[in-house]
Amino acid sequence: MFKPDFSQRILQDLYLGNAFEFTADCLIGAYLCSQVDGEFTAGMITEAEVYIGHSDKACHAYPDKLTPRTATMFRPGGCAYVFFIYGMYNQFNVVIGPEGVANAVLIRSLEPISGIEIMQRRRAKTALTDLTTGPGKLCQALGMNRKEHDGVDLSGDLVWLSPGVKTYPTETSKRVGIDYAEECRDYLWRYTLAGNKFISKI
DNA sequence: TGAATGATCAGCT
DNA sequence: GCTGATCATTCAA
Repeated sequence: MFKPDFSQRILQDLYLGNAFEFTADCLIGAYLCSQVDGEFTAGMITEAEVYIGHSDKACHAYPDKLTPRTATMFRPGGCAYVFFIYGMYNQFNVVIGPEGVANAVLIRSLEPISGIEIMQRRRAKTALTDLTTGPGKLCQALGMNRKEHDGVDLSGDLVWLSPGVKTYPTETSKRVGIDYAEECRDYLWRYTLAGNKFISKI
């Protein structure tokens, strides 16, 4: 698969003053690829959410809170922030923005593209719509976890991004599972690919 | 609807 | 250093 330095482009967007909404939008329809234990898997990103460390109460790093867990988010954009939650699940984020700014895009859903048999084995599921439609699921399907993948450079050859050809517009909605975030819960920072069935929730 | 399950971290000593 | 509430979820029912 074509592999340009897409992560650097994400960084550039920020330095050029493009809003984080734009960065999240350009991830929709892009490809997320992984090569774990010599096995290649890839999916098209269909759903993503923005988290902003400085001002967003739903973000782990709010308010600019640097802890061992959130340290990865403060790194320069273009690397992975993978964390472990609920005692069993990993979640994958793309770190965006310059160093010292804790912004990230949580990847919530993919459409499986390549390595589907590998995903089925890792997930112990066969239905295509049950492989990568959820942040915990897609980490399992792509073989990603905090221990091995937190902080990895997304222009490397372990986990990386490739631009896609977007054929449908992006829709926005409220983010999922952040009821505690007070006024921030209503921000329309969830981005989905219109008309795509590989979405975690309606 | 609720149980599973463990890392995380604020708030304490 | 210890404690316990909390959690960007999933699955079985």
